[in-house]
Amino acid sequence: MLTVKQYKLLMFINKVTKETGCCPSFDEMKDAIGLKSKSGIHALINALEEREFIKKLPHKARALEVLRLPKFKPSAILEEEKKREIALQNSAAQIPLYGKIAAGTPIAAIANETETISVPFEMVARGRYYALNVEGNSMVEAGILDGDTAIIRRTDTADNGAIVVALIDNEEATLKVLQKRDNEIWLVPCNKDYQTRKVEASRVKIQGVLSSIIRNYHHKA
Amino acid sequence: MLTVKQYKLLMFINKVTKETGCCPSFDEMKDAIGLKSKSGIHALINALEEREFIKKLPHKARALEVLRLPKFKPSAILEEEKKREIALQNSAAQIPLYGKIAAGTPIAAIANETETISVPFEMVARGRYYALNVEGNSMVEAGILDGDTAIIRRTDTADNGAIVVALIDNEEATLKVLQKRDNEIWLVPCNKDYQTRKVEASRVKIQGVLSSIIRNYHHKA
DNA sequence: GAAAAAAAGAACTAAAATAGAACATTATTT
DNA sequence: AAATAATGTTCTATTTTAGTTCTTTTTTTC
Repeated sequence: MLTVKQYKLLMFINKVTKETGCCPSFDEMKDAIGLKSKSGIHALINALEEREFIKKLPHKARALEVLRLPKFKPSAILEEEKKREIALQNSAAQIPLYGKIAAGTPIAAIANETETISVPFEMVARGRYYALNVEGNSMVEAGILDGDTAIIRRTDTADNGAIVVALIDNEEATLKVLQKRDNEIWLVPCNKDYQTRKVEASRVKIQGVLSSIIRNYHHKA
Repeated sequence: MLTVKQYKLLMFINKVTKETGCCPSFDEMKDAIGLKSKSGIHALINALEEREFIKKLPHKARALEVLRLPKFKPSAILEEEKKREIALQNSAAQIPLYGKIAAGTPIAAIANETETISVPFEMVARGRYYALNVEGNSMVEAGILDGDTAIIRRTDTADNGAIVVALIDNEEATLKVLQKRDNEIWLVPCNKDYQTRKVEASRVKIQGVLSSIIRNYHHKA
């Protein structure tokens, strides 16, 4: 296939010969594609001949023949593709829903993807996300209710005070406020009826931080 | 069978050459399929040539020829396309964001549309919706916090117990639990520090019922 | 956690584009 | 036939663009 200059020259030659019935001279060509010397044209012509787009009679003036042109796709297809791109920008991101999380219910170590849910793209700007359905009331005082959907950004580090998905002993996952204390990690609920869980740091893996909460109210309207 | 990257690159080369008549450079290719270095393109081109999907004119720049296209797409591409289809179908809805609502702040009677936000389609199945940013703490015990975004389904009727946007005297709008009592309407906050507002029924217009809550946590991660 | 694959990065080599001038060939004019 | 004009060819040199190769880093995968 051709370089941009080769393509431009080929199209120019084709246009002139079609319109006037005779081939442009090297000087006309160099003016047409904006060169200051004909030697460049010579090189381009050679390249086009090598690729069998034109044939030339050597040492004859204005004796070029266009053999073929590169094939084109109808531009309508382009338009279609552009529309789809735009539609995609407005579309929701799909993120996996890994099931439920509660105070003490194991989730399967963030593995077997089941459903997906769609969320607005703004919510999941960068990073990898997953969703969990919140079960139980251990975080009600942070405004996280039973049945809410938590959008979690996957990470294994978090700052103190962040609400995290913590996996204890590779067994039970829980959504709590993180407090790092020396060699312990405190998992603080937001409900005075629940107790802070204090665990040796090595037993805890952070599986993500809470990024968003989505709650749906169901009316019989 | 081709790998995902090989397939994407082949399709890109094919698309560009068909559309422009010119062959893309390695740099353009690396941008197109999302690599940061052209050395990867080199490997892919070699793989494609080895499999006889493209031909390379030796010692030439921008001189690739697509010989054929694969009959089958890599399964990962198929899955991606499927997801795109789903994403397109589930594409996010745009709903207007009318500003803030709080205990006692008038909103301009649901009129002048300013911004829009996108929400997953599932949330706005049928009906007309708009969004409000919640300000204040009058509903914290219902898990609705200052700064949350409330998705409201527009309606002028609601059942007892629903959380509604109520407009009092055409002046102040507020988000509260609805309780109809004979000739009075009670607007019940969910915060023991706030008092129930009891208003003559004729002075209250319902402007919608709470459909969803969206909350974003902002981390500096 | 080790091995393998993919990707990134940098240094290097090659090709394309450009320019200018000299030169060769063919056609045209005298 | 000689002179002249028009056109195409070759050469050198320089800059820009493109392609290759190698090492290191990151990501996957088992």
